[in-house]
Amino acid sequence: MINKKIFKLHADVCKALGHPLRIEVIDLLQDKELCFSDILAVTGGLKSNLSQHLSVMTKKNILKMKREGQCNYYSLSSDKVAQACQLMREVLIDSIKNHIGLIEKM
Amino acid sequence: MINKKIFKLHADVCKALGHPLRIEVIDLLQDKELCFSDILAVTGGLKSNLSQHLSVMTKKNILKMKREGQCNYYSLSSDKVAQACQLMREVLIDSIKNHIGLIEKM
DNA sequence: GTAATAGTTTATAAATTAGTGAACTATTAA
DNA sequence: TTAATAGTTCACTAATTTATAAACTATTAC
Repeated sequence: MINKKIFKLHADVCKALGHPLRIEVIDLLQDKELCFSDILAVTGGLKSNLSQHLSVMTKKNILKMKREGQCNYYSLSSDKVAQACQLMREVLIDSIKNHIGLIEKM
Repeated sequence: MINKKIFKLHADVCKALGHPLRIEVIDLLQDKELCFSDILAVTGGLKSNLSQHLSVMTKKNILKMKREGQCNYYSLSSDKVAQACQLMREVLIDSIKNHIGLIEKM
């Protein structure tokens, strides 16, 4: 199946959204670009860990990176990423609302 | 950090998109609802495997399920899922275009 | 009631992903 | 040219996810 390959590629891009730290980075980069150490200052944790997560997202075209002097600046590859992320956040919010609705009927 | 819990929940919903079979199912359910065996007929594979993937997506509010007689009908929980998925597909397509662009410059 | 259909659940093994720390590379400054 | 800064890469372990097959549940038909 030729289509199965597309599904794999598509899933790989989506998979790159599926980690708390990566969501936090996308959130941070909504409206600005930041360099590695600025991101690290906000997210915390080990630099090696952050670096690997940024690398995953950059390879999947979620982020783009620009080297400037000694700093690496990261930004969203396009606004589509922010939009997709926002839609999925709404799916989460709807889910939580449904759960609250169920509890209130008890 | 209170926010970290939100990032985890948000990432968990996104993670539910990150599998080829799950992308294929979302694709299939764009405009219609289908019962389990209809989905299985298209995707192929083991019923137990499909069932587990549908269960993951249903728990994360990506899909909703309706039992009718002996059939279980699945559909997208909302159009937001289809939209987010389409945006991520565009991120993939942009990425492929970039790669093609690079090759053409060689 | 017995069998068939439609699917879910469970257990387990295999594969993938994530976190850690040390080593490494590149740029700038003294 | 030596040191400091900024980050990446690598090796390894731990945790999570996935696929498979068998067992199980619920509904319908005979």
